[in-house]
Amino acid sequence: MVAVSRTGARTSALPPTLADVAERAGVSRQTVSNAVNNPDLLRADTLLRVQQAIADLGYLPNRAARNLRTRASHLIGLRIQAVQEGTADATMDRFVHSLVETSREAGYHVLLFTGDPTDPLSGYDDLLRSTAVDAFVVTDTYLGNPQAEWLDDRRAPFVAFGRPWENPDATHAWVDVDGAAGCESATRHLLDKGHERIAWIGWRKDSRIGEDRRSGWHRAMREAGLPTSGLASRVEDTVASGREASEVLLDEAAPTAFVCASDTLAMGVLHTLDLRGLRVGDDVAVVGFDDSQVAQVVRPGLSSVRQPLEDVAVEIVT
Amino acid sequence: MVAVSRTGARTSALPPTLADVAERAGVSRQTVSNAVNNPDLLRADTLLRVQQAIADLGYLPNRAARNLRTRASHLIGLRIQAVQEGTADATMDRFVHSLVETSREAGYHVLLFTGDPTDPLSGYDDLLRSTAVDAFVVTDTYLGNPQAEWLDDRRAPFVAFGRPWENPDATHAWVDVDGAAGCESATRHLLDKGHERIAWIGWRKDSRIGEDRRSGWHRAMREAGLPTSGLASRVEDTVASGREASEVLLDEAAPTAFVCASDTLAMGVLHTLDLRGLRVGDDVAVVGFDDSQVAQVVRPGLSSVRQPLEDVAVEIVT
DNA sequence: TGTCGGACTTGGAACGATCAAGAGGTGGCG
DNA sequence: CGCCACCTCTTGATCGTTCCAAGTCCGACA
Repeated sequence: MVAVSRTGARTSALPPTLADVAERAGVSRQTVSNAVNNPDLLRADTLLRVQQAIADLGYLPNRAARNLRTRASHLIGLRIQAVQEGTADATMDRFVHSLVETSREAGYHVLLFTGDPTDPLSGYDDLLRSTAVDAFVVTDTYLGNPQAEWLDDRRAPFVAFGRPWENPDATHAWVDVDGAAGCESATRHLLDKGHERIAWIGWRKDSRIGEDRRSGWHRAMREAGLPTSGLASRVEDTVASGREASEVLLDEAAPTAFVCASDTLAMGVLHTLDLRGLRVGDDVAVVGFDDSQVAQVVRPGLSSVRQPLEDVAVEIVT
Repeated sequence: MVAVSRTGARTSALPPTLADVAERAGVSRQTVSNAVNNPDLLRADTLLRVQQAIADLGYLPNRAARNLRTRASHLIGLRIQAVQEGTADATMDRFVHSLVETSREAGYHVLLFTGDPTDPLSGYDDLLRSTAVDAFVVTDTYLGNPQAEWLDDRRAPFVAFGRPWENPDATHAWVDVDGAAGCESATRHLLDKGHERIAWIGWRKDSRIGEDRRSGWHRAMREAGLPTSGLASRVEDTVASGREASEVLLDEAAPTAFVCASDTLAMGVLHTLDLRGLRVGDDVAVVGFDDSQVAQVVRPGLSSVRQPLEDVAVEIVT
C-alpha cells in the first residue's frame, strides 16, 4: 500500500556567518550584529553598507548560536493528541494553523511533540530541561489541567487554551472561546431576524462548557421576554443525538430555529430537516458552534475567534 | 467571544550544565559528554558515578549548545497549508501525528511553519539559511512540486509526501500511498465476500491520483473476469457528487458494492443509501479511501499506511 | 629499573552569535 | 586650549556543548 523512492544524502556548502558579513562590509562582527538587532545604533551609511553585504551573501543569523547566547529558542511547544477515532478536529486544525501564523509574525515557531496519552505531563519535562522551547501552549485540558500547576512550579511560561473550570483560583494565563457570549450573540441574531421559538440542543448537564454555552442562549431568550421551557434538549455529542433531539423538539415545540452546542449536533439537525423536506435557512435556521463546515454553510454562523490566544502566547514569552 | 486571563512572567532557576555534573561527579566536562554520547569509552564505575550525578541534578544537554557545535538542529520542518473551507483533513491530521511520533523516537522534533499560499517556496528558505531545521517534509505537492527541485539545488535534505506524477525523472526521495494497490486490495476483499457488481466512483480523468486508484479497481475486476463498463463514474470530489453518482449507478447498474476514490465521495454514497432505506454493509457495501470516519464505520475499510514516510525521513537525515 | 602501549582523562579551542566595556573621533562649552 | 560628553565602532569574554590533541596512570615486558 505504500510506494517509496529513496536517495542518498548530499553535502552542502556552509552558510555565511556574521564574520563573513563583517569582513565583506569592512566592519567588525559586533557592528553587523547591531545592524541586525539594533539598526538605530549605526550611522546611516554604515548600516547601508552592512545591509548590502548581508543581502549579497544571503546572510541569516544562525539560530543555534543565537539561541545559545540569548537563552531563548524562539520556539513554542505544542503537544498534540493521538488522533481520536474519525474525529478530524477542525477547530484544533484551525487553531494550530493560526497559532503558527501568528507565532511566525512574532518571530516564533511552533514545535510539535507528543506524549503518553495517559500522562498529561509527559513530554513537557524534556523540552523544558533541555531549553528546547521558550513556552508552551497547553490545549489538552479536556480532563482537568494538571499541566498548569506543574508548569507553574517550574516557572515555565505557558498559556492554556481552555478555561480552568475545575479550579477557578488558577492563576495561570489562559484563553478560551467565550461560549456563552457566542451563543448569546447567535441567538440575538436569530431574534433580530424575527425568530421567536428558538430551540437549544446542547450537551449533558455535567459539561461545564455545555452549560456555559447554554446560558448564552438562555440569557438572550429571557432578555427578549421569550419562554425557554420545552425548547431545550441535552444529549450526547453525536450526530445521531442531534438528529433525534431535533425530531423530538420539532414535534413537541415546533421551533423555527436551532442553536446547538456543537457542529456535530447541528449536523444531526440538518439531517432531520433534510429528511422532512425542510429547507435549511429558509424554513428553519440552524446555528452550530465552532465555525466549521456547518456554520459556514448556514448563516448566521458563529465565528470562534481565537486570534487573541496567540497574542497572549507572544506576550507571555516577552 | 473570547475570554482571556493573563499573568506576568516569572524568572526561573538556570538548568544544570555539563560543568555542574562534572563537578559533582568529580570528573571533567568531556567525561560527562562521553558518558552521554559514548558510554563505551568510560570505565564502568566512572560511568555509573557520572550517571548518578546526571540523575541527581536532572541534567539534560542544552539543545542550543549542542546544535551549535554539531551543526544539526534535530528538527524537521513541515509546512502546513491554510485551512481550506470546512476541509478538516483527517488524513493530514493523522499523518502529522504519526510523523511527530516517529520523529520523536528517532530523536527529532517537528517544526511547523507556514508560507504564502501562492508561493510554494516561501518559508523554506529562511529556515534553511538560518540552519533552523535539518530537513523538510514536503506535503503541499498538490500542484506540481517546485519545492523538490529548489530544495535539491540547495542540497537540503527532504522527503516528499506525494509522488512526482508530473516528473517521473525526479530523483528526490518520496513516499506515497499506493492508491492502485489499495483500491485493488479493497476490491478483492469485496470480491471475496461474494460481490460481483462493484461500482467505482472516482475523480475526473485529469486527476493522476484518481486514475491511479481507479486502475486498482479496474485490475481487480478484470482479473476476476467481471465487466466494468457502466459501473464507473468520474465526478468532482464532493459529497453531493458522490450522492448523485451513486443514485445514477444504482438505477442503471444495480451494483451491490461501491469503491470510492475518497471518503468524501463515500459519504455521498452513504447518504443515498440512507435515503433509499438500504442498510450499509448488509444491503450494499461501501469503501472509502483514506481510512477516516467512513472507512472505520464501514468494513472493510482501507488503511492508508504511512509509517514508512517517517522512517524515510529519519534515514534521509542520517 | 626503565620504557612502552593501552585505557582513560584532561585542558584548550572551536561553533556563531550577543553582551559588556573600552577606544577613537567629533563637537560643545567654559 | 582643555575637558568632557556623545556618537560610533571595535575588542575580548561568554553561552554550553563537542572535537582535538595531549596528558596521566597503570601494568607488562625486557
